[in-house]
Amino acid sequence: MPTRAGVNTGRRLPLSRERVLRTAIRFADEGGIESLSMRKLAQALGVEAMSLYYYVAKKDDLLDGIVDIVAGEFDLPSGGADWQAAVRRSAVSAHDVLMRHPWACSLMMSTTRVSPARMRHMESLLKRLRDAGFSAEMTHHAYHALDSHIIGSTLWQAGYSANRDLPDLAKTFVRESADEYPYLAEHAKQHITKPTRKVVREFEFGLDLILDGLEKVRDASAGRSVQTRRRTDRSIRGSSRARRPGQ
Amino acid sequence: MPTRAGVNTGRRLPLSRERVLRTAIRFADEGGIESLSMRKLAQALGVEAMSLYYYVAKKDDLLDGIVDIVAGEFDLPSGGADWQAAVRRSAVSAHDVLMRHPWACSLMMSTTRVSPARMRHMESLLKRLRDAGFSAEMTHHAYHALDSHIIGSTLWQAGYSANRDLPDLAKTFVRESADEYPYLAEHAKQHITKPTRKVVREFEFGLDLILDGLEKVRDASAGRSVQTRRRTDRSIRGSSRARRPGQ
DNA sequence: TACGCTATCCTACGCCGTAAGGTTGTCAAT
DNA sequence: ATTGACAACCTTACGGCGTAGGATAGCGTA
Repeated sequence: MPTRAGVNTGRRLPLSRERVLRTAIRFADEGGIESLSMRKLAQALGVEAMSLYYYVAKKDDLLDGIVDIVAGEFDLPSGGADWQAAVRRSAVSAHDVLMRHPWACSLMMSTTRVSPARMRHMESLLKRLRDAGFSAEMTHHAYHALDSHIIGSTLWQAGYSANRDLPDLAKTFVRESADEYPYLAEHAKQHITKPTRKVVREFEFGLDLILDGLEKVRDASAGRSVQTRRRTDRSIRGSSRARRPGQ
Repeated sequence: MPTRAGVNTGRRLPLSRERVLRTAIRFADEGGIESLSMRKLAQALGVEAMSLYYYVAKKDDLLDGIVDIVAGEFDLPSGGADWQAAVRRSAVSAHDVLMRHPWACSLMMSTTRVSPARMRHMESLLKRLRDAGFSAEMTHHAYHALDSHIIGSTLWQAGYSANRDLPDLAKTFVRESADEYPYLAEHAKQHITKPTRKVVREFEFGLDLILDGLEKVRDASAGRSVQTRRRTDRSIRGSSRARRPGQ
């Protein structure tokens, strides 16, 4: 047999950490994170399992790697006067990215290590809040409120839209259990009638609740936020809400 | 050898689905959900692995079972005039329970099946919101906003308080990376200085943002919510916020 | 010629969930 | 008293998993 080990002889594109991670992401996107095994990933790359360990230290390293790539796709909040719009766009972007890679959400929460890309994202979001006049403590609270919403909401929707046949399942539930759970049936009915587009609005509904709430508590955070109080202060309220079209 | 199979001869308490599930919960609480294997669980029960399959259909069935038990511990929202206080108590209770069983959080999100206890909880929360005067659509939004916050926030805190040595890790981060990530360092510093008690407040901060926001949009949800508009309407605002003591 | 380096493979170990089927004591029906 | 159904537990075995340890092949350089 011609070549079984050693230097690549050009008959197949060479491995690289990049290629390993990209393929892993495609795998996870298509079959769910639980379908991603070192052996199957290697097979998809036309290689034996142990060859991957030249590019990743352990499977956890691989997982950290793909999470980092995903986190790198988050839009960083822009500058400018309207902090709500900037933070909003950043959050929506994160939500969009995570909906494209639903597995990344739970992965981010389960690993102890924080990816570099995620740190950059955190950093710029924190800076954006501070620049908008939030105190250190309020920024801290705001960050966690926003992040919790992104994670929780996306996780929920991702699990929801995971099984394709859930609409049917919900329909039979409404038909059979409306007596026992009338309010749940009403709730389920809304999930049935509204298409995917409305689901996105659901994320933004909660997001706007938080943003508007933050706007209001911001001024309670005066005190020691000395250096960075800008002209972003007055007459912004509602600008992000006004963005919502239709009813 | 005396007894290897067949009816229990009294030398060890007999298995039961209840006992299997309870032991599984203890296992997951102590060693994390990934340390829970059928084999180790069986061993802890003084039994062989396959014996468990008399009480659970598959491992997924066992996981559904323990999630259901946990969800059964959630306080249902009480009745009465103050919907914010009722929903707030219910949310805080869910948060507390999930912090005691951090693995349950991700398990609830990953399984497609919805446990009976969770359905009862959803049902009564939805009813509580409808009774408070929210329209069907607003109730739908409100539910998801609240649930997202509970899940996201708890998941975040659970992962955070999982590794005991994180405070030290954060401290070295602050020392070494404060130049590159000044805002992140400031954020980390808050995590260091505040004890566990403050972490709970973090959950409630976001919760109150959402509750206050909901209160305000509720009236925009008038229209067809005919039958259940109570005397809960006026002069409630702030009652749940006032509950927060100290600064 | 020899050596060291890079990239890949082979083998094997100890885990895992669980399918298939066996064994034992109890109890109701005959 | 015998039989047979049944409940509760066990044994064996299969295929999959992550990965430790070490081999191997081709290349550049000395």
